[in-house]
Amino acid sequence: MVTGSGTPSMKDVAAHARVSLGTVSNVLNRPELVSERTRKRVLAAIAELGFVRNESARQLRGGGSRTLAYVVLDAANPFFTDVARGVQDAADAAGLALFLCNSGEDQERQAAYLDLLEQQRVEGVLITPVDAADPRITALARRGTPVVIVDRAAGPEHCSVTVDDQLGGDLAVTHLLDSGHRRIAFVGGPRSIGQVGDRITGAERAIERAGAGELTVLETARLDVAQGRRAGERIAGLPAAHRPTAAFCANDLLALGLLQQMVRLGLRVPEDVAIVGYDDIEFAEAAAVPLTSVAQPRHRLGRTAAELLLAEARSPESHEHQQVMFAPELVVRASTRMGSAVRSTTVA
Amino acid sequence: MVTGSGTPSMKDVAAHARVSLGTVSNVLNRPELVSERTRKRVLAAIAELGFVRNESARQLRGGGSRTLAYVVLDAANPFFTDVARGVQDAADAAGLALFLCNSGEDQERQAAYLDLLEQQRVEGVLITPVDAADPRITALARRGTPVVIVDRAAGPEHCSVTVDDQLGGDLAVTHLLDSGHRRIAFVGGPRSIGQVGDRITGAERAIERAGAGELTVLETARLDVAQGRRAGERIAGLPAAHRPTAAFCANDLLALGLLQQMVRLGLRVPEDVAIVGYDDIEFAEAAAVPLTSVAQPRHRLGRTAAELLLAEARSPESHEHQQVMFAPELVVRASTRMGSAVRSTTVA
DNA sequence: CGTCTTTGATGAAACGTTTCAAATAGTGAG
DNA sequence: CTCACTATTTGAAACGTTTCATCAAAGACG
Repeated sequence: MVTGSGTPSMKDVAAHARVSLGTVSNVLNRPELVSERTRKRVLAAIAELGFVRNESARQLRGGGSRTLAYVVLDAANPFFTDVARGVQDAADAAGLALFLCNSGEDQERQAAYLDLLEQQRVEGVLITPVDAADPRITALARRGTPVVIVDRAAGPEHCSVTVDDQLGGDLAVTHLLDSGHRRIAFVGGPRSIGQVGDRITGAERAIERAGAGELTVLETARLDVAQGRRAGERIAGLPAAHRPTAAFCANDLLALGLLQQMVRLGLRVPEDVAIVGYDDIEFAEAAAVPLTSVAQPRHRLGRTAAELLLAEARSPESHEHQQVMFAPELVVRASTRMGSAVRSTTVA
Repeated sequence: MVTGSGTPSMKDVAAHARVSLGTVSNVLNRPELVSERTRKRVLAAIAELGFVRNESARQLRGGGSRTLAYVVLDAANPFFTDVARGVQDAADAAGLALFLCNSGEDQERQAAYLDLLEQQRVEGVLITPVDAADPRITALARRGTPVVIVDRAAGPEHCSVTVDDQLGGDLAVTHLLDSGHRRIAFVGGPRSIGQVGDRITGAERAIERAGAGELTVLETARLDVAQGRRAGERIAGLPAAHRPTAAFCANDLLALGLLQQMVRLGLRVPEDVAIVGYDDIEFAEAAAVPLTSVAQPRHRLGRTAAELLLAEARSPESHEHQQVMFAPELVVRASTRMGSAVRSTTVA
């Protein structure tokens, strides 16, 4: 039975319950100060009017926003959604709400989100930036909003959490070398992507350390399934004597495309070509030949990032920025397991 | 050169620029009213102090929030991320920012988000609810926040956008019947999920209309890859004479699991068993045998939902709720393409 | 040189909370 | 019956904007 015109305010509630404004506020914020009788009356009025607290006013007066945001590069990428889950868990534990913002790799949209979030006075911002060196981010932090960089290296003026991509490349190639492979292809690109470069560096490091094997880089234009298929064609087209016996792909999409093309062209995996992917996405295991892949501790990445953020938000003065780097892990499956009972394919 | 202690306010800017508060506001909101000279001075002061507008105060005073939110069931599900992209596009076009909120199928978290969003006075809420019949959602709408239900049917008190699952099931099974299959398995469950039930209904409808074929339902506990593998075992275990020659899976995850198991057990796809999935996820095409699947117009779903929301937000009085239902499309690929005869790729 | 306009700048009143000092009502002791 | 407390309730200030009615200054015009 709403009588007023717009949305009811605390003043309306107060009038309806024949009580002062302050009392309504007390019922909401410190109910133990209010007598049972009036508290009930106020709650009844709230229910009857359908009163909903105006967060803007509340926040304006004093309280923080109890909200944090994760500005993500690509909301459709499972990597980021897993990280987000980690963030969510930490936020839940701290009683904060999490907003996800999708920049979609668009610098402009990212900037718009950062502006909005700062204007909203969120407690803190997690971000996987479009451009790691965006000065706006540093400016945001300097003006007092805690910021943590996720999955990108950051200078000493920020906290950041990353995964060691060189180690990942090293693990993958060491595994292939241990399995007896000597002609190894790296599939991925463009090289200008920091992570691709690091994985190549790690791969080369492994070969150097082993003092055996050679790495051929097949650079791709993107990191998607179609490019993986094309790389597969190129590999299959080589004479068997020169053909790499193993491929290390910069991510699982490439690896799946490559695998698909191998199956199509009648090459067996892993007998003719062994494949290692990167990211250990959900479908790596579901592939026709389950895919060996380098797994990143995504959930942990997100949780740690959020914890760093909360620490900074809690004590901005004493906070010291940290750059945390996690180690990836190799998950071995059939795509590199020689002589396993699993048979490859008989497909039209 | 920040002199004050906390974050600077418009008052600080005004003092710094030796101008009145109102003038600073004018510079920000109606710059054409301010002379070139003072405008520059104010902008300089803003830059020097690092002033950032307090959105709470702005909103409190009058402006709307220029923000809308999509409360999603599972941010890791590509279906929802594609829908979200559609929403994002519509929001961008309207100059609104979009926040993604992940309920993670958790009723409580969903409720918390709804409360928060209402308190923030967002312009509107898009939601794929955990429980389609949650009274909180109706209450939210009744109190004046525009709400659109996404991918779930809604009563006449809400706008909603859905995809016709019965039609989807019909399309899939009609295609299989047309390809000559008579013993068809439906893989999916639990049946209590509305969409699963509808897809079965559609499948049965197709068989009834054709007056040929029979449908066996293999009910699963969940809609994931592992359950697909198990269904695969069951199907492969049947004597060839009784074995279904085709399987229609309630989603692509099941279909991929099934496909993987077929390959493992040496059954050929589609020669021994044809497979149709549902959702047309990114990996359907990347599978060892590219998967025929029922595609939903996800992007369009999101865009339409957002447009309905904006229409309601713009004119709450004259708005009439609409329940929009889109038609899915069958995407035919190798997993049902016998020999090389059939060429079609997309059928309405 | 007054009077009108136009242009720019100002000050104060909201917006809906929270907070806190002060007022009031109860209560048990003396 | 009064006092000293304690338990409740109240009223007003403050938070940072936007808006709007005024005000002041400066030309334009007769």
